[in-house]
Amino acid sequence: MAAVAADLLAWFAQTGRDLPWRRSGRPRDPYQAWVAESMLQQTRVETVLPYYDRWLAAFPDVGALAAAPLDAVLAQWQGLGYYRRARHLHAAARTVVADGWPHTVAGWRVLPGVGPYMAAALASLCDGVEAAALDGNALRVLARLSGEEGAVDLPAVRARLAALATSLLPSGRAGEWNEAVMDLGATICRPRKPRCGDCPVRGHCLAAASGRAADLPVRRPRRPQVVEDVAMAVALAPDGRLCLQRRPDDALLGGLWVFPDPARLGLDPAAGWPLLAFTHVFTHRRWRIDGRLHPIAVPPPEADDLRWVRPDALDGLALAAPTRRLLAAAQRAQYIW
DNA sequence: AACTCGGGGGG
DNA sequence: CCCCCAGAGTT
Repeated sequence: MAAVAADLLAWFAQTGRDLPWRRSGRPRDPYQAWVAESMLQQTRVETVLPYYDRWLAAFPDVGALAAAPLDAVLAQWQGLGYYRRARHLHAAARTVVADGWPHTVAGWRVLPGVGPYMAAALASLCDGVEAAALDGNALRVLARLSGEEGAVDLPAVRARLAALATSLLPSGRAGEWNEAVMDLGATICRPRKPRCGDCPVRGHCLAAASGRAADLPVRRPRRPQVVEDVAMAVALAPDGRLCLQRRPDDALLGGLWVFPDPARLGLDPAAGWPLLAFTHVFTHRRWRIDGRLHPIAVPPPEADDLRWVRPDALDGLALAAPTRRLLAAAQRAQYIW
């Protein structure tokens, strides 16, 4: 089985992707690697690229991140989703400033937002620790290699694949191996239409041998989404300011700004002018949003979670995606500008 | 083991 | 419409 690692590393040396968070060389700069891994959770590389560059410009090192206010951190993250990741980065930055960078899997694992995958990836990339990082790519590659028929989201199956990954790990080159597996999963061993003909390890792959690569890995079915009706009031004050409400910290879209529920402002939802009705889809939920424009003669007072903001001052706020969509509709209709 | 937590790209 | 993406935390 050592041949698997040799073939994969040889392929990686030639075709490895040139990604910005790889440019700090090896061993990897811990701050840059940590930011990248945080952004990449459940998020495609192409999506992360612009966020990553802006982030490093705004927070060049861990000290700058630790010193920044949370709202500035969330504003940099807006649109990326899973906003807890930004909170965790912010909180962990202050721990790192106090205690220094981790150098082991267990050390990384203590930081908030660092789970099994990130701890292994960061320890191997930054300190050469011999740990196998299992992300979605690795699970798919390993399931196909070994012909694993069990659902990979089951802990027992993951444990089997983790053991396989550990057994394949080439001594002294764990960081390269982890990245090579992920690149293979992203470019060759893709979820759909795997390019087995171009695969450097097809000679070791049970799924390729039986022509079943496209049928693996098996995943458990997802349960249906909950549908909720959400009313959003684009409340417009006489001076042109808009009313925004901050979502509770521990809630869905926690800490982001949305157009408020009409009831929060004492408005009759039906009284507004229809602006835009659309569906915003989350992983496990779907909001049927009815956005209406409400001209307000006497604006209700501001509160901790309620602000009246000039349209040109919205840039510094972390706006949820549905907020941006309604804002764009209001601008198109020339209600605001 | 099941649920929660975003948003977008691509078949 | 569907799937899945360089997962982690909570219950």
